[in-house]
Amino acid sequence: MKSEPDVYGIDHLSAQKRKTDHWDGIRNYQARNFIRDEMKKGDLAFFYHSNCEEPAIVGMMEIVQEAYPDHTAFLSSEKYFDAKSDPNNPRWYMVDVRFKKKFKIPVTLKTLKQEKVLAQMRLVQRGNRLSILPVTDKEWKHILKIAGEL
DNA sequence: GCCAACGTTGGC
DNA sequence: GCCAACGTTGGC
Repeated sequence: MKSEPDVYGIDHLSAQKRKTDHWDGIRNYQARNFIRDEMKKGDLAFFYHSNCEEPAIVGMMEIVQEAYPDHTAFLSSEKYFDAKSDPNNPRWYMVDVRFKKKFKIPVTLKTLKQEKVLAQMRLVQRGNRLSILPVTDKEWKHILKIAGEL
């Protein structure tokens, strides 16, 4: 799951009450489908810092609440307001995540790209802008190993 | 339903 | 700050 550290980084999440927050602002259908259809309570996810000096996977978190309507889409005062999302037929969803761990050594995009095992990851593929991406078990373990967490 | 124009993302 | 790669929009 990607986020810009200047806007909302992993330290923001860990500073939340109970280290938990909702992951709002997803306004892309593919990303929404992952959120809504694939994420289950208890699943783990990587926290990725994007659009910054050193893009990297910086830690991990847990899905603690499965998809429910993203209410920020309903409020015209919100940055991610979407007039086409009707409260009676919501278009956008979010999950709640709880901070689990911040890696001592972030796994940089540069490193990820050098790993043959990870070449198939959508995250490392050129021009990928999706903010929610699947990770296979194999990739997950490999990344944890690089992070020195396994 | 095509596709040009436009806006956004995000690495560099 | 640049720009390639996408996704979305809207005229036709």
